[in-house]
Amino acid sequence: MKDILTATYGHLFENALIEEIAENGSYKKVPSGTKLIEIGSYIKGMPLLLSGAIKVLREDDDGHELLLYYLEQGETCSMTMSCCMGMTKSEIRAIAENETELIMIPIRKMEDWTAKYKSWRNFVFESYHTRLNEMLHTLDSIAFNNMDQRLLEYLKEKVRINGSRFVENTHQEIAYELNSSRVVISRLLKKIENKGGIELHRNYIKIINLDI
Amino acid sequence: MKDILTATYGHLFENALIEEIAENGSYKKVPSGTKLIEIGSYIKGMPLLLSGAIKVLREDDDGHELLLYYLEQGETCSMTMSCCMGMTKSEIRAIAENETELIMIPIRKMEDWTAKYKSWRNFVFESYHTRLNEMLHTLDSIAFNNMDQRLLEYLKEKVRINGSRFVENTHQEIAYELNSSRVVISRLLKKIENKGGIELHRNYIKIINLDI
DNA sequence: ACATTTTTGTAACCAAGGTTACACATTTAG
DNA sequence: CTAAATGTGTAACCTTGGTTACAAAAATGT
Repeated sequence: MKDILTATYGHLFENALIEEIAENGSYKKVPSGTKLIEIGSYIKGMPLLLSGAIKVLREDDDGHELLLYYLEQGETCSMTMSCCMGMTKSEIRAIAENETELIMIPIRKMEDWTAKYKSWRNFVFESYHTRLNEMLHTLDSIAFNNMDQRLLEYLKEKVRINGSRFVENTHQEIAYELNSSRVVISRLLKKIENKGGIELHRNYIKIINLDI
Repeated sequence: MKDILTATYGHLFENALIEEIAENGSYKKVPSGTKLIEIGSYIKGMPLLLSGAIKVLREDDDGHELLLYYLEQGETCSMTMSCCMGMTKSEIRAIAENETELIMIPIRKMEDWTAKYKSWRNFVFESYHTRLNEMLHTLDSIAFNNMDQRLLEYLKEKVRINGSRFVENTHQEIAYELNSSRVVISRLLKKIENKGGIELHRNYIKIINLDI
């Protein structure tokens, strides 16, 4: 486990910390679609991502969903961290976007390390920083863009995250994540197809060129 | 300065830290409307709020504004902190909502204290936590509520923050902060007035009862 | 092979909220 | 005191995106 940790976090953490993580963390490999955190649940540990990606979603009382952002290799979930410290319930849902490897760290170790390792403090601050900025970006997108722009952004992000020009989602799934309705998404996708940006198929979309 | 600091932060910070803050921080009292941080500017220091309130705003490239949240007594600006660490430009604008007293802390001290004082670390984490949750709340509001609900929330928050049943804003100002248009806000305000929730006047709104 | 479920396409309609335009009242400046 | 600027009220209209309804294609189960 030390080797795989060093590969992703070697340039961030000093050796002693890597050792401690390897001792205390538990390695997990989960398939795409695994629900890692549910809204309202208490958090047991904090994930360090080794490979893959995790999507973080928000849901309101009426079950309306909204995709917040993705976590990728070398990142951690600040929301989780934040919940751990306050011992509060999770405000978000986390689902593996594709096959994901991660190391779960028990919360009790975190305070230790924050006092002990400067590199750990920097990592924690850094991830709060990135997360706040991601949230700002999501907020911008909802507040200032209309649905076709949001849809384009969504598709671009999917391509980037999954490293594939084939977005394997139904229109309904996309509608959920953008908090819209299937009919609207189908309509807008068709418009993008007509402009030559994508090719629509059952259960997947082939991306041609989204800069249109 | 130590006394006023102890009044607000005494229950959070140990004495030694209070002393250090008193030594290194500079006290400021700013009138309502003072611009404390501008988008794109670099941050010189981190504010600790003693009294009053600061509103934090986001703006897109076309000048559309959006109110994110308020900072109150005993709080600090995580965005600022976050920017300081990364030495990046500010993503937000901060304006004093009313007369505000604060202590400005030079950034260079922060890393010291993070290593040295557990109470400081807790404070910093705690404020990241609150800020992330505020952001989530703002996002919920935009994504899941429509304008009349957002307007009601806005008015309630104003009453709470300013401790007055008189909201001293023009419809145009409200429209800016909600990223809407004056006509729409006037329309919705009139609807609330007709239901007996408020009384409309030039330059101010008298709040009667917003739970309607 | 046939029935059922899932997914997509499309039309018709609706509601929220943004836009333009203009009237009128109040305040401020000269 | 008069002219200009500012703030509000309201109507008419438009755009975006949400809703309902239905058809048809593709996949799946039995």
